[in-house]
Amino acid sequence: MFNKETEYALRGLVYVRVQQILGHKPGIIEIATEIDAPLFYTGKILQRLVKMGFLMSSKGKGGGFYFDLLKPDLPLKTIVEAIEGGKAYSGCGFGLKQCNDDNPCPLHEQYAPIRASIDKLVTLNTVQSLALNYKNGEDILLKL
Amino acid sequence: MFNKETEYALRGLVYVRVQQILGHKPGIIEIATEIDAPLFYTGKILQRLVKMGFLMSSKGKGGGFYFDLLKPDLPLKTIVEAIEGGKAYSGCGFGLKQCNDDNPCPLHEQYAPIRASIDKLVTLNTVQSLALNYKNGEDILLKL
DNA sequence: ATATTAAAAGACCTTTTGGTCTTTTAATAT
DNA sequence: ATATTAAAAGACCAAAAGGTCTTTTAATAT
Ligand code: FES
Ligand code: FES
Repeated sequence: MFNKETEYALRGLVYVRVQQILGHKPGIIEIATEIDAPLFYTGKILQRLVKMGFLMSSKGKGGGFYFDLLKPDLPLKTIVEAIEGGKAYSGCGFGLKQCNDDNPCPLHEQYAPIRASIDKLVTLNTVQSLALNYKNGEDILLKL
Repeated sequence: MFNKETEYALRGLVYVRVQQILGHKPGIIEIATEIDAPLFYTGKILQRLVKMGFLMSSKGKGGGFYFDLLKPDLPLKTIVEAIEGGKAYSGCGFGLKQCNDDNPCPLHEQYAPIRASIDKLVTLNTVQSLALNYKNGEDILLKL
């Protein structure tokens, strides 16, 4: 569904958010370990997220990653689009240059609703909502 | 949804099937042009499909690509799995090592049904059924 | 001040994906 | 036989994705 970078980003962000709820500010080593992602790559990805303004960080002793709680919830779609580009799930399933109701490819009728529900999923779910699900013990987050 | 190679393969196969219905046996130049795909790459992909037994070809004058009409219909899933590997849409949306109803990631509940409908789509649709749709004028196949 | 801690920056590398092109092989028509 | 046609084979190349590692910068504690 998502590429590796997006996966690590999403897992990392949700992990940080859960820890923040618990009053903890994790660093890259902890995050990478807990979400079962490559250490340095995870670090690089988190830095990018900070530079893009989705996440905050502090250096030095006691440093780590955290969220600005004043900002509004962060929909998955925002992250996915920032990482994979705006047309991540907007294209035609058959690869036609444009997807068009009036000029449908052979898959359009069946694929268009699926694509719409993916869009809904990433629009409605936010890092915060997933973190709450997790914290409530409804979901697991990591490797098995 | 699919990677480029799979897209070209699907478009190419459906195109060949449509032409076969019309009593024509197209070659790579025609196919690549009509499905708006890179010429040599398309050739390579079609050759692979022939070697895998999904498609037939003949060399020399009057040669081209066609289907063995005695074979059963070819589900998209078979092609996708042959090209992208078996776990194309079986994995966890969050990237966990295994997707499990009893140990769900934060996206599982919403993503699992979507994944199931993608599976249904590629299982039920075949090259032949899409070709018929196209031939009946219900769909466009190519570029615009 | 300085030692320690931890993120930021960035160079570098590997694998996969996507793509191009030339040469060879096989079929057909003359 | 041979010229022509068209797929098969395979070498080669470029970009993107995925990943590693070292050096630098900034914060904190002593
Ligand atoms: S035209 Fe192909 S999915 Fe809409
Ligand atoms: S556990 Fe993640 S989709 Fe099922």
